[in-house]
Amino acid sequence: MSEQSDTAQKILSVAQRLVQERGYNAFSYGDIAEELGIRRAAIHYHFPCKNDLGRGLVVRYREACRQLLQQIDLETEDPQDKLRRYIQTHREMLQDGQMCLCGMLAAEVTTLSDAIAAEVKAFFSEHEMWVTQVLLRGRKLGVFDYKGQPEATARMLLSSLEGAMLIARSQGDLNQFHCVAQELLAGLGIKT
Amino acid sequence: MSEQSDTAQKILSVAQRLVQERGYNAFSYGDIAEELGIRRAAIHYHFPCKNDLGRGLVVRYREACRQLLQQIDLETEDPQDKLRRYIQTHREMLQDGQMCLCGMLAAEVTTLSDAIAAEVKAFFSEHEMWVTQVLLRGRKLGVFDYKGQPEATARMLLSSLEGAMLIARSQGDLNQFHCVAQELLAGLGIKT
DNA sequence: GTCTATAGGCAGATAGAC
DNA sequence: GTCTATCTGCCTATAGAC
Repeated sequence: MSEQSDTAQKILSVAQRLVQERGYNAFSYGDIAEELGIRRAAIHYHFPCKNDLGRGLVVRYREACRQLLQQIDLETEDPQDKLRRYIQTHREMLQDGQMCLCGMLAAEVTTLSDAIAAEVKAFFSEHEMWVTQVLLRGRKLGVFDYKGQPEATARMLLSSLEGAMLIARSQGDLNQFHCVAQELLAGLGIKT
Repeated sequence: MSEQSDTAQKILSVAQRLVQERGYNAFSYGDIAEELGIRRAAIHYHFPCKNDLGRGLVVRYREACRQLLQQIDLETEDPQDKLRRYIQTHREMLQDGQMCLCGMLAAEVTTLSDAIAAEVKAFFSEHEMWVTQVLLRGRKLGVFDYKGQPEATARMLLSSLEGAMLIARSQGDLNQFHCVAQELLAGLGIKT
């Protein structure tokens, strides 16, 4: 799926980084054009309007995340390791000075087209489901210790990660994210 | 402090709501002017440039939060109640379709002036300190049950609230915030 | 597919009359 | 303090040549 030209992919890559750094309402076709050494009109050929580009961004991001989660599931059976790897991907974004793409878009959601907003919504549902499964299996295996519904804990975990990225970046202190991550794992009864 | 004209206060109020709804990069002097029935130039009289307005926004917000926290401290001694009231203010924002002002600005932090970014940073430090004190006192009184440093738990709590607002709003599901809030309180050993 | 050229709009900001 | 008028610049988007 998503068989797009090389140029289209380059455009998406630059746009994604810009959104994760600055936000959807703070990047322009001009920014992308300058970075790729092409004209703005060339971008309009691949993505007629900004909504198209924005939607393409989230669609590709969701697909990449799906592959990432699948990769994690293939590489380890241990729920603790799965969670650690999931957290690690967030830490790496933050190290690059970036927010999660959908965390950023969620902040700007009232200014986005319905199509983009729907993609963002689906992103969080997907991730909540994956984390919920990890938590369920972890409790069954006895490696996690938490009370209540796993959906609620998963939701709290996702919220905390998004919020921790937001705050840590604004504080210019990557360690604050690490601190929250440790707290989350500790709350699941994992000795770190 | 901050003895500003009535018009300046009205401008700040409208601007604050717009930022909490849409974000700093998605509102304009034109939006405010239209809503107040004045001209854009009148706004420039009170706030010469957008950076001035943005900074005034966070300064006033921080001050309002300080008064809110003080109010909470005056009205109840119980750490559980303090926390519940703190969470309640976030829920009310969300019900109005708004993010926390500084949560929103944190997302856009790379596009803000240094002065505004510094105010946002200070906001989170302040709140972390207050929550830390509440947690400390709660543990001493035996009403909270958590492990590790209270600073870390406070940080996790703030992150989770900001993230939960972000996600719940994008999902159009206020209940998701409630769900995370309950999870947080439960994690502190509070029976809800 | 990419270019030049341009349309049309809106942004932030300033000057000067009232 | 607020207004009209205006400047300058950037934005998204389109038409048409190559």
